[in-house]
Amino acid sequence: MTTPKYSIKLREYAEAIWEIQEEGIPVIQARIADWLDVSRASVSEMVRRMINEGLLEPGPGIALTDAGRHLAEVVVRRHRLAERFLSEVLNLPWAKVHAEAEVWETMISDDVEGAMWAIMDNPQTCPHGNPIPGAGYKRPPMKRMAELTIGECRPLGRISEELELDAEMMDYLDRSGLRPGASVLLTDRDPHGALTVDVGGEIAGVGVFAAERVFVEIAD
Amino acid sequence: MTTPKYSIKLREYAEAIWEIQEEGIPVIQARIADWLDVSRASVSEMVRRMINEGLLEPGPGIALTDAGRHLAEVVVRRHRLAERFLSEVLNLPWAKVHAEAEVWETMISDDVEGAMWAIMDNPQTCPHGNPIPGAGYKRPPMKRMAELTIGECRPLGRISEELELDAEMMDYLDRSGLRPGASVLLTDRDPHGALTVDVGGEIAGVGVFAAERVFVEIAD
DNA sequence: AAATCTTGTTAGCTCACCCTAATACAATCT
DNA sequence: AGATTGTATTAGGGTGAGCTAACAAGATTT
Repeated sequence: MTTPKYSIKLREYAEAIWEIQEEGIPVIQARIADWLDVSRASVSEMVRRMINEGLLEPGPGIALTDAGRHLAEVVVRRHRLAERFLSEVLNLPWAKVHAEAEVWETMISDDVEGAMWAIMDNPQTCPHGNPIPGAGYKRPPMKRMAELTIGECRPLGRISEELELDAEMMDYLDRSGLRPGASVLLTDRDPHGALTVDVGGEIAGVGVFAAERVFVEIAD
Repeated sequence: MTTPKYSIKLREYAEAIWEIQEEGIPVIQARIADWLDVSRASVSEMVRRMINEGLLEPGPGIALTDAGRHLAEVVVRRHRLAERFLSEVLNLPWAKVHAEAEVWETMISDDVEGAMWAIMDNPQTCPHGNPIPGAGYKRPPMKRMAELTIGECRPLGRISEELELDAEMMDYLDRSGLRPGASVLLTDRDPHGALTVDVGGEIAGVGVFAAERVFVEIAD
């Protein structure tokens, strides 16, 4: 009974569906295929399997069952907790922890998760600002950095999981000081939507793709 | 290039072969099957695959190539380093770290291994006394606890990987104080080979199977 | 010498996951 | 209305890893 109830792949699909929902992207098979970088045929088959296993509601449309949501939240929680751990305890660079945590999230046992909680100081979010499910954290209202108006200044809130996949971009954000908590002032926007921002005196350019996946806090 | 060069299973087979050799057990397919708890047919096929991959010398008999030995040592090193880490940093119980490390050994990247070395104080052995390959530690001469003579007293040196698999036995050893460094005095031996030992004043019985897989240091 | 292990191989199967190609259906654009 | 695009499914394969069953060859015991 040491073997976990669901395979690594089932867990990863559940996580993906949960995160797609969290990002407000429509939860359809095609988006899951994009998110996981697999073919649509594979997603179709896995969706059938997940319904079989009671992780997804049967019928048209994709919706996690209670069991599915619970499973997904375990995986997401361990992912974000692992990111904190890798960053704070093992001192790994901010831009690298996401890739490591992709592996850790499925390998962490109940005991190890408990041990991590015990040695960290009640972490609420991952190092990129995304809430750790179950930590009782309420995300403040945010909007996309792309939606800033010129002259507007807001604290950086979070970076989407989708952008975290791009290690080079993460490294660029890190070097530019674009981490959660940083004060971001929009100074200009080019005709195609690329931004020029001032981060504590340092100037950085941010393309459209990234600007739509970095969020700033807004007053309620 | 994020995908490791060899599959998890190939790595585990390489590790098993290395450890069987370390324990002085004859390295034949049947022993590998016992060690990994798989069928002999599976071992036969995997051996063929390992020769193909250049991890085993071709021809009769089983011998790791330089590449195979290097791979095995990476896995064993990460296993034992992870055991230290789980025990010292995450404060997991001594009896549980082996099972966790079985998983960790395959998920630790170069970066994470480096980070673990950086925050620990130059560990030489795993918490069960087995040397960490590459740490430059020379194992002192040892013999099986089963080979003690009555009245002989020796420091406990190490516990074999084979015994570590048995979590209940490990818990028993832990509760009895039978950890590396403990002073073990053989007080009696029953006709079938079971031992009665005195561990710092506490008396404990140890069966034959365990007594042959726990080692004590001997004067050179 | 015969019978009994032990060891290794082969054939044939299963399972989970992935793929491409072909097809079907709906929505949207021209 | 017809063409294009987006979405889901099916059929048919592939890979890596496991299994049982049957069998051949050595080694050991009786």
